[in-house]
Amino acid sequence: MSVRSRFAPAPSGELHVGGARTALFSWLFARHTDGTFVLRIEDTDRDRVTPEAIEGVQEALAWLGIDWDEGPGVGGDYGPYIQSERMETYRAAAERLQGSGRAYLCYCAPEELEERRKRAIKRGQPPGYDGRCRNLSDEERATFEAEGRPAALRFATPGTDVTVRDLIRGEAHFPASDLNDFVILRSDGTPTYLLAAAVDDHEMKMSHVIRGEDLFSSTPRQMLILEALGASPPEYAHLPLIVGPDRQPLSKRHGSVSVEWFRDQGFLPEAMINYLALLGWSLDEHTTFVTRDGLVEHFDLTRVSHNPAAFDIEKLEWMNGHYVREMPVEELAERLVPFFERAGVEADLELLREAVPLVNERIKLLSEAVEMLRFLFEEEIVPNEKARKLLEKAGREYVASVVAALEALDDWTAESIHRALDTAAEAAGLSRTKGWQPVRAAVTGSNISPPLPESLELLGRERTLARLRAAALS
RNA sequence: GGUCCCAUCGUCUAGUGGCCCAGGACACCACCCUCUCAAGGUGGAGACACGGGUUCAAACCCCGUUGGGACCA
Repeated sequence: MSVRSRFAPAPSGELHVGGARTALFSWLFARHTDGTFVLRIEDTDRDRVTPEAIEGVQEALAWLGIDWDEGPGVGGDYGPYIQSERMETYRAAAERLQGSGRAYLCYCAPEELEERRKRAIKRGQPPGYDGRCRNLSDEERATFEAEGRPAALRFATPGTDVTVRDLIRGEAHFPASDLNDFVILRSDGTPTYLLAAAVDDHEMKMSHVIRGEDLFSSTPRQMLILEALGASPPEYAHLPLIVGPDRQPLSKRHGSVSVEWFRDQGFLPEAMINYLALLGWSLDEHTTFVTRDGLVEHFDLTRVSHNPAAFDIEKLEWMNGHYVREMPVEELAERLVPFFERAGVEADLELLREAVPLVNERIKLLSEAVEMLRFLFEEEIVPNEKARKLLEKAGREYVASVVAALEALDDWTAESIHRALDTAAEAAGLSRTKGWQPVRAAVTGSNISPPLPESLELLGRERTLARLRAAALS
């Protein structure tokens, strides 16, 4: 039987990196086994899920290079793949359960439940549902109905222990005493997560359910539902959570955690994939860089860690820098264009291509190239604090001598510029560092820049001299 | 409170009884290279939560403690 695995996000508009990691592992498992990967949108909990929110998740996945064989946008034999469009399926399943006596109507109001729960805790008893409506007499039920009480549908747990077999964690036993009757259909007729997910995993013929560990304890209840429906459960694999530096589950509290944000910062999808794959999984004892194809080839659920993994953005940045350096110049230039555009800097693609070798090993994020190269594309240079100090210290005379040395050049190449700068510095009795820094300041407006002679060559003779002359006058 | 899961350097991890006085990577420190910033090179510091067992031998197996987390609301 071939593998069918899925990713089933609740669309909040953005894809969380934790969700991305879950999606990645499930996707890798499907691709590794030549199986089918399904995307399903779980939106029954939300009051309003906009089409844009669903769109956002799809875009983020696509950007990461995670594609799906069935789901929104591509269809498939078991659709629709958006839960809010499958309400009839859940209602039918609920009716079947009710018809076979595996579910019953519960008229308890939230306040009553809360009250009884508190009392149970006070008496040292478990706080779960006490099963009160399970054995209502016909009269009682008629009374409640006559009162117009809203009713939820509860699953009647069979009172047996449940053993969950997990591909990552092994076996876990859940005693019957902890499995009380839970709601599967709310009084407004919408299904709970437990029902919808269980029904869909069955209807969509999922062979493997790979998801976050936060759903681990809901597994026995989903297995119970499946069993009552006469369906056999899929294989389960629960992934460790991704946590923040404080070891709490990663969330917005930790700053921006959406895939979209990382994309906008200039992280590369290949770096994200590589980093995320290594968060809770390893290929062997030494491999750090793995391509998407390499991951597909080697991915293995048995090598997934059991521990929650802390998200380390510094390591991600380092890895991104690696991929930036590895990228062909041509491609990197093209990928940088949108960042210049967004910053309002008009970057000539030809010039950018020539400048890329100067910055590719100096940036970790694509967005950083803008500040580093802005002096090449903008006419107005506004020197920063440190640049002003450098120029002040060097003095007009020295700057003028540099102008003279550069003016005298026959050819405008990095090598000749290099020599001229040295000559000027030497004549002034300055070290290379001391002699070049004021030039850097005058031309780039900063104390930090790509290599100087090469930068001046790209800037061109006229613009370089103009900036130096301006500095010599001020 | 109950149930379940988890526990190796600050972080991600390798490790499935002897190859481990614990290996790699990020970060950190020092030095080298060097026009700034990077990148790169070399070296360094840094961990088996604790306590009991089992065994000739335990990071690895068992029990307990402690600590984290998830879920039940």
